[in-house]
Amino acid sequence: MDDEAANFGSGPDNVPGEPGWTFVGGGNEGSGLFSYGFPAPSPFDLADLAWDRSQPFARSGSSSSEETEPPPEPPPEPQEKPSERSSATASSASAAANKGPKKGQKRSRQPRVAFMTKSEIDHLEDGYRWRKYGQKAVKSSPFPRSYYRCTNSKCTVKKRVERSSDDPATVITTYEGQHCHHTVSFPRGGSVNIGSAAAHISLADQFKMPMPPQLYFPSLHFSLPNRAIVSSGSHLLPLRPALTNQQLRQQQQQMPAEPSLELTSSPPTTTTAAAAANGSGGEGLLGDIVGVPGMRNR
DNA sequence: CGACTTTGACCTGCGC
DNA sequence: GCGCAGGTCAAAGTCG
Repeated sequence: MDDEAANFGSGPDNVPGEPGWTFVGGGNEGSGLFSYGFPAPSPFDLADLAWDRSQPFARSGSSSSEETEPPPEPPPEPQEKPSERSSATASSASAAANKGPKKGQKRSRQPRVAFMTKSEIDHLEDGYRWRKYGQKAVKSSPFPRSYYRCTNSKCTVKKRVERSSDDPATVITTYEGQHCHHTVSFPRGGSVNIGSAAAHISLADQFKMPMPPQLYFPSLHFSLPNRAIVSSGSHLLPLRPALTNQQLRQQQQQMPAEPSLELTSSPPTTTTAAAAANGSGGEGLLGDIVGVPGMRNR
């Protein structure tokens, strides 16, 4: 769908000097694309990135989405992928089975939320613990796509992290599924202030995003460090030399969980969530999740 | 010792 | 029906 109307006032073209979130409506419930525009004078067009990279994904239209940081999505129902890999590890078959029972439906129908974040870090900390279970090179992008799963055995949330082929500085994170645990598992046993999540939620609410209360925008955590930098002005390199997951963890450990809140007020780096529904579909990841109306397919 | 990352192989789905 | 691409699993290796 092209709900261009879904675009929030502040989008990529937000007012200079003022960051803004842009939510591109989601055609599918559960799917949404968020874009956070920073005051960066840069030509950095989130949408551009998203679409650019998506362009190549014309493949099977599989579900593709962009990366994001937010956690979970609010899926309407936990039925989607009950198996998350099938309940069993059966074998690859299971995996595939999980994908899509139906051709028309393609693979998974779970709600997906894609976020685009300008970061040098591939795997942004979102407050949850993720385990990487695979990495694949995609044709459409020179950068490999990483697959993460929530370490919580009961949580079936999956995350795909990929760098925008157009803007290597942009990380596209796609969340699939919803966390079944309120507590955010911090890297080292810490917990995030869910309260702060409320703030995020509100944001989601505004966007009409189906985000559950337990969810919040993860970008916060990793953003802490970045945030400051981001303000610097550069649209793209807000981060430090490059924080690795481990580094992030260390930072988190050292830092209290307050960051979460800040996110709401101040976004970390540039986070773009692409969640809208692109009527055109076909945009690879994004296509499945969201469609960005104003964006051009390139 | 435990947890996580990395790499390769396998399977499914879709397009041609 | 075949081939291509994406997605997932499993095993091994590495690091804290």
